[in-house]
Amino acid sequence: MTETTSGSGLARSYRPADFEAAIYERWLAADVFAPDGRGSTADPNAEPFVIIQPPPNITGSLHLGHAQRTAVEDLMTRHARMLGRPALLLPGLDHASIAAQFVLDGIIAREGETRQSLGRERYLERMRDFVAVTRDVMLSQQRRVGGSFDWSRLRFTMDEVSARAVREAFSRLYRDGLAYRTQALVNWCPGCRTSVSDLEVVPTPETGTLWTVRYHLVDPATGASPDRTISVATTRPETILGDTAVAVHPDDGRYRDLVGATVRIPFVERDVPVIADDAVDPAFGTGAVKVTPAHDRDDHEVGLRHGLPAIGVLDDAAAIAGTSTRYEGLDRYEARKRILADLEARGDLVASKPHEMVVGRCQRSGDVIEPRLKVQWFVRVAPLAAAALEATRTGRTRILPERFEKTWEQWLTGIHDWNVSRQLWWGHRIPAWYCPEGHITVSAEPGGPPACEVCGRPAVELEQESDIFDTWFSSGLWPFSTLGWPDDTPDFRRFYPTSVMETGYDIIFFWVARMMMLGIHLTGREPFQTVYLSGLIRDPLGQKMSKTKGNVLDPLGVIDETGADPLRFALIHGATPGNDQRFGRTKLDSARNFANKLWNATRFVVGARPASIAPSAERALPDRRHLGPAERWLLSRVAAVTHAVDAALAGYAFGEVTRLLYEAIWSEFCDWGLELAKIRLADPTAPAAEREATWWTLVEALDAYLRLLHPVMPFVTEALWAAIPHRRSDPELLIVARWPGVGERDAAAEADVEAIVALVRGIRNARAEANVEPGSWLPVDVSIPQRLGGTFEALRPAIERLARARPLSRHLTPEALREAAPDGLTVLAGDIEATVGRGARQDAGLDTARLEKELAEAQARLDAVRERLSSHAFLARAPRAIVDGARASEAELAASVDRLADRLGR
RNA sequence: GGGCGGUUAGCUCAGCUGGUCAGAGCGCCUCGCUUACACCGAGGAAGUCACUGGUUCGAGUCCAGUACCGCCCACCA
Repeated sequence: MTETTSGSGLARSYRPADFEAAIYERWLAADVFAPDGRGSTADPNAEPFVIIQPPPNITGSLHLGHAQRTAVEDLMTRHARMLGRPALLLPGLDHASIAAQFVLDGIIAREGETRQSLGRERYLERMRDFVAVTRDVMLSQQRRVGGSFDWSRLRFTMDEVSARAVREAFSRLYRDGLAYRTQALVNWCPGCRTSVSDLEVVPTPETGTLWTVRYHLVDPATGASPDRTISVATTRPETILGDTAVAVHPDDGRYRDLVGATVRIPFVERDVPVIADDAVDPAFGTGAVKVTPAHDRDDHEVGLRHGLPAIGVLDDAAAIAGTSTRYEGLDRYEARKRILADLEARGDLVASKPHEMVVGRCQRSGDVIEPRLKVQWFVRVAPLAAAALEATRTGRTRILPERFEKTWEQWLTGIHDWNVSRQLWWGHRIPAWYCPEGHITVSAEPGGPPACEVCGRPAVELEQESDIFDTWFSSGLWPFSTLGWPDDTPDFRRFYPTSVMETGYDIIFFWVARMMMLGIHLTGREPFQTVYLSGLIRDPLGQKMSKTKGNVLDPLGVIDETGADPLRFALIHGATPGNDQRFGRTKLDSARNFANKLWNATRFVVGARPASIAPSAERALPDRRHLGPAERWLLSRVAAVTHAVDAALAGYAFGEVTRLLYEAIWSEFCDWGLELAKIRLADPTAPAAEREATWWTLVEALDAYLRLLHPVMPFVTEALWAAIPHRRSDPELLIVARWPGVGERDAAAEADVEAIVALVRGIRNARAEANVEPGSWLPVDVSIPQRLGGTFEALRPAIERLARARPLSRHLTPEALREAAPDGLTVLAGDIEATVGRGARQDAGLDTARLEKELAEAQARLDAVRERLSSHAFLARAPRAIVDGARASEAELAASVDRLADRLGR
């Protein structure tokens, strides 16, 4: 039999590309992803565990953030599945209305086309083609990451099920008085040619200019100019054309006599009043402000208070329109220049100075957002927000990490109504119909209403709203629309409300809040029990990854090169809930090395099977009567780690899970478990029953670790698990195997073996520090306390091998030890004492230096403990256990100090 | 203007409800191709836990303040 296979079928090293795809196929073939799949081993009566994944935007390809999402969600799902719960991870895609149009606009622009040149129908045609391609790309990417999605329940926010939910949801909101149509100031993006919600406006600090412009007063009766002026400060001279008042503060003495006077707006030659309003800050600028209700939020408020007309002067492209001036058709910034020049020419431009200000820009296109008056649909959110707040305040929905509850509170408390109209094409058309009389009919019927519900005019005379919904409107229905709502489907009944909502904290308002608000109102229940917010992935320098910066790591490239498991491990390992993480090559390398380590450890275990056990042997428990200390230690450690992993999972501390397993597998199982077992397995003098027990112990431990690690690294654990013997009760595949139970701890075995490990380490350390020839064997004399005698003898062959100690002589007391071995390197490990290299030559000076250092350390610690113990307050107030612990360590340290001092001849 | 994070070894970060927590990975130094693994093994160096006060028998760990860094929210022309 060759080295490559050693009967296990495992390649010599970890090569994920060889098996990941095949394993995913096996899972699919076994139908284990669906909670009710053929291969499911779930207890149908157990409480289902449901995660609705944030559906990725169907705009291209996955980034690392998506991979992280999937890794975390899949981890939770797989854990629940192994606990025997029906587990559902529901896959989906979001049509991403504005984002998708932005991408497609870019594509057709390269062909010399525009949205307008194609027209609505042809544009949507192009979109459907585009999306058909990206859809397949994205779904295959999801598979590559290893997500155990129930593909039979795949949903798309533009599919019929979702469309129906959107219509139904909107009609209900309308019927309940929570959706209304009105003229209001909306955020207009001239680049995207649509309105956007407040959340999509990014405040951007910029240095602008504050101009002071002089307006002339007129006598309203005669129209004559009384030769008086009032100067206003503005950053937006082009909006002068839409001014309908000049406002001052009511208490401002400078202007008191002007309130009620009339001012002539230049260029449009409109006569408007000077009004007094508290909103004006007398200290800013000139203390007088021009009022443009149609293009400014504050001005709009002022306008409403004073009954001012609102005159819009910009069209959809943000060019001047409807002013009957010579600026008609000019872009807003071109118009600004001209107007400034003209003001200058008239002598009415009084001053200008640089001004730090905040400009709202479109999150998508970066264009400066223009407030404009539009008739659009809004959702009244105050009552919905109140219910959402109630849900988190009462704890019916829990937000993790908890600190985000404060953010949540704050946002939902001051929330404005939600503008859901978009003047885009790709999305759900708002199901509202208008009749010639101007009546509105909202209908959930796919074909629209049969007639106007107000005046009864027939359907043919009705016209449907051409606007579509904000993409987040359909996303907001996701947790229940995916399960068949508004129908009372079996899925909806069984899986709603869902268990956990996992997503990045960056869309807590966009998405989580909307799902919560809409979910509570429409279904009467909170859509999920727990909101788990992940942090964002950044590049190694802490910058956001973006294509333009060129610092993106493509998850597929990583998977091709390194494997999906290391990617998942690295993403989870470095993450703390809600905190961003820097991500780069080194983390992946470390995870890949770990996978390789696990691979080889398994290869070793499989290949080390004693000949007395048949290759096809069914899994046996290690025979307790033949367990040595190393075996008892290992089993106890497995129990401890299992317990710790359970606790970490319960606390959503997924990074901790990976740390625990990395440490347990690498530093305990491999470094000591396997090393100790090797010796016993290879010992021809050991009875077969003992060797068998040792091997079964390794299998037992490995099996547990593979199970515990499976939710994090599903592919490699599945592959390796197939190579080890299974119990009769085990299923074919690890993915549906049972989560390990917590075994019994054996504190004595742990302590004893760890004492021996410390001894071996001490000997290695002494040898290395004294520059002993690495391969050489040196005699070692040991004095060991009575209680460790049995363990010492049982592990004697291992100690010899691992410490290169030969002969290894045991003495009953330190005195006897010193008598037998008066010279040599000194090792102190707890209360074990050893002398290395009796009679051999080594560098005594180096040994002395090492002991001096150890002595100094021990002495410092001893001093610290004594200091504490000398405090009456400490003795009086500290808990008993702490005091006892301090006393014990004082005794230990004192003994160490004595022995070290003694060895150093003091 | 509010709110929230961060500041722990050279780098990236863990440290839950205060007492063996001063840790890990990478990097660095010295050795080693020992029969699972050089994607490895053995050994080692390295931190006044940002600063200042306070609470406490005891504080990276709690409180207050300060300084930087980052994020979110917010209608000042």
